[in-house]
Amino acid sequence: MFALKYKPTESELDILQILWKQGPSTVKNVHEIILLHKDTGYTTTLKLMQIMTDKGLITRELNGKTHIYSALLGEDSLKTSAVTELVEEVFDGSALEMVIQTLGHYKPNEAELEEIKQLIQQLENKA
Amino acid sequence: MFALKYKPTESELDILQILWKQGPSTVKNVHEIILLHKDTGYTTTLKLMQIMTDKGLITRELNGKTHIYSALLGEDSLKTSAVTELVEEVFDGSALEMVIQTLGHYKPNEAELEEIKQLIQQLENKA
DNA sequence: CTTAAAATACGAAATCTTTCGTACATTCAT
DNA sequence: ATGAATGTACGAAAGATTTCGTATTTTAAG
Repeated sequence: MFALKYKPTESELDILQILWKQGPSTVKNVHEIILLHKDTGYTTTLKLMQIMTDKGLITRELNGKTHIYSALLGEDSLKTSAVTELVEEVFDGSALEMVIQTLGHYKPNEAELEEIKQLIQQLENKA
Repeated sequence: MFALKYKPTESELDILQILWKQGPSTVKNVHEIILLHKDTGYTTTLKLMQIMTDKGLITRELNGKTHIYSALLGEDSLKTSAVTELVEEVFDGSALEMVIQTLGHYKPNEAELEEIKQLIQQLENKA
């Protein structure tokens, strides 16, 4: 149900996240941000983005001489399938166990607990 | 804090999960289980387990002529770091957002909601 | 016009993971 | 004792991802 046509690799995910945050961008824009936390060449980023275009993860349009790239894969859809994959592969399909493990470790503060409680109430009402 | 010395690959994770479930096992034991959902050769499993031994993910001892392998990386520690990685890489560090996303999608049933509510109460009491 | 800067394209190297083939040793049943 | 079964070791091929070098095009400035 939530399977992705193409599962992005780690480097591809970096690029998707930049496009989500920045909106449509040139390779140069993206690469400048990548340089903040990774030491890699411009053509590496370019090539990755070309590959991602082939895979259908992103798209591009010509603006003068320059390509403007946009994400095709949506942030929500990736988040959903990333969670699904984690639950399936690591928690043997039990989302509940994963949530409980997470809550146990992260020790949410009061405001966060409140937010979760409200969501649970909503879910209970719908059930 | 929860970073892993060596992050298991997908195939390595399969093997770890088998060792967690079955306890100390021979390559043959592990490979038989792998065959249930994957078509691969015996020596592939053997080689992977040898590599994992080098990496320190598992260990082995000789029992007669046969090696008995055991997991060194614990199930909990892997689950914790897998969640951490998901939260960091995909949810920009917000465990809360991840939990809420998950609860929204998985629509837990009443018993599960109850379990979460109890955990939340415990967390509230401790805070 | 000529040069520098900014882009694109693409082959190929480098790296990592997965897979298998082959060689070799040991055990066990016939 | 010999052949099948069961193990181990390990090099190397196959695949996938990441990286870079180099060639080419286009634009802008001097």
